[in-house]
Amino acid sequence: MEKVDKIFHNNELNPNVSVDCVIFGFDFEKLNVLLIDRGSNVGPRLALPGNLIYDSENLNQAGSRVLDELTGLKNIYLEQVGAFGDPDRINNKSDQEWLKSIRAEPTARVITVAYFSLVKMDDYLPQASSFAKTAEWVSVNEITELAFDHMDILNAAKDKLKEKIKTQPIGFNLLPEKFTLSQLHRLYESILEKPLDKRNFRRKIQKLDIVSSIKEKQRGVPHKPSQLFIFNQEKYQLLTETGFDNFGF
Amino acid sequence: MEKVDKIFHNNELNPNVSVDCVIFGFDFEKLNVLLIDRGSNVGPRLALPGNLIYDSENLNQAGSRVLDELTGLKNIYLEQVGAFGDPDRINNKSDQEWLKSIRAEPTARVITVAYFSLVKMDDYLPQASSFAKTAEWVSVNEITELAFDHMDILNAAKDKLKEKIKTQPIGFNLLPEKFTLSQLHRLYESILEKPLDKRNFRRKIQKLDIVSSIKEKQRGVPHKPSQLFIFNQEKYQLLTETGFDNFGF
DNA sequence: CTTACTTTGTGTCATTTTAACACTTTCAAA
DNA sequence: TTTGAAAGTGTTAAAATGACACAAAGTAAG
Repeated sequence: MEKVDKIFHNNELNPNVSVDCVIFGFDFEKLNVLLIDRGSNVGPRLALPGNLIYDSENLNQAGSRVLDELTGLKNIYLEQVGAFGDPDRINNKSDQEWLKSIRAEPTARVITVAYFSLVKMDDYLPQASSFAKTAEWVSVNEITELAFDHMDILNAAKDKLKEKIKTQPIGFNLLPEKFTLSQLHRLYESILEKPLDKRNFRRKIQKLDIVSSIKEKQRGVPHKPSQLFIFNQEKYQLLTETGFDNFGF
Repeated sequence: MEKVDKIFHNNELNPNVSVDCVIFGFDFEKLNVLLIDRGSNVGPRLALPGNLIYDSENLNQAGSRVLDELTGLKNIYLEQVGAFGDPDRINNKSDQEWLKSIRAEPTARVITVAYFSLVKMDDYLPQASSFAKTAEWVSVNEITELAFDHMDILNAAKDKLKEKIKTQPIGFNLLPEKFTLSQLHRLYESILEKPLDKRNFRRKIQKLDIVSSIKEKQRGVPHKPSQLFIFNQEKYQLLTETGFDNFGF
């Protein structure tokens, strides 16, 4: 009985539950993911950032915390992908050893709750970081192997993002405040992994009326400068309130 | 080290992780959910069926097991909804007591992984059951209060089902092998919670070509008997292989 | 200063999809 | 035989989609 209260309200790491984050960034060309380099002593070097949860925080808070601890970023778009928990997801000795090296707790059977988040790549430049863990942006298309079951998690996150962006304008979280329609176009193509006709794309976006052009153009580009736009939060609110439920991509 | 292996490969209940199942059934009129009646000693009497997981099973297996233990059903459509884990999801004394009464383990901070499953209601008739736990079908629209955070889970499951049925023909899991188009129509209306034009619905389904009429009609109904159909798995496979990705509801 | 290069930005048309809508048919029960 | 109740069926107007090509606006290089 005493034990119940202690376990229930303490502020310790829960040895059985972790969160892992698939942090997406967009470099105006392709989609990238922020990965941890675990060094050369383990199986696949690269892994998703993650950690055990504290018993005092909820899952979203744990996801935000992992993101914050790695990048220093707060108030980031974050969405749960799901729970992953094969008993053998930590399936080799060196991975178990690595986990023990970064965690206070021994390596029990862990289920992990995966999140994906969308950040502006400029907000986190790995080389400028002084954090102990080394993180790096890797193009999603070049990732073929990750630690543990992180490849499954990445794929699930990609699928979730694909579905989500078809119905909600979350892509703007990956772009700076001011952006061009071409950048938005390339973003959608990167996420959906298929080409979209330029004119049809622009027509659809403009019809939705959720971006507004501003009195400013691209500068210093060696070609016709592009009109800049901003995301129009208010108009999107209006849309959703009238029962709108997808963008039809 | 010894402890690691013991924790990792044992076959005990994991005190920190549970699964809960939203089991949907369709009575040709409306959508129902199978709920546990916890009796009158606790807050809300009704709860989703669920249990702690064993360290030796994966999450899907745990979901299937909970479903099987309650209904005796196997090989049921099951899909993860997500993880729920507010530290205060078990927020009153009587609920803690109740949990302790049905579980060997004390009530630690638990995160739960929610699943939804689709069953043919006829396959589980509560009154005919001899299980100790009493379960009952309750119309989703009449559920206003559930134990713990189960109302949140139910709502998330409903949303997930809505999204899923727009892109995959999972509704057939809720119907008998032979069904009428009107039954399928009412099923879609129940799940999507909006009326669908009868003629447009039938046209869409028939165009998709994933149901086949059989040489048999409804019998004994006091009106024009309906043509019976079966779900055509092969044609659906063909559809998905050619990049098809939604039904457009 | 002219040319070459690169990306932006724009409109039409044919086809498909959607939404709205009402009456006849077929059976059982009274 | 009449009544009631659900099944089954087609058209049309409006909207959305997909396919497609060329002129405009800037920088860079010579």
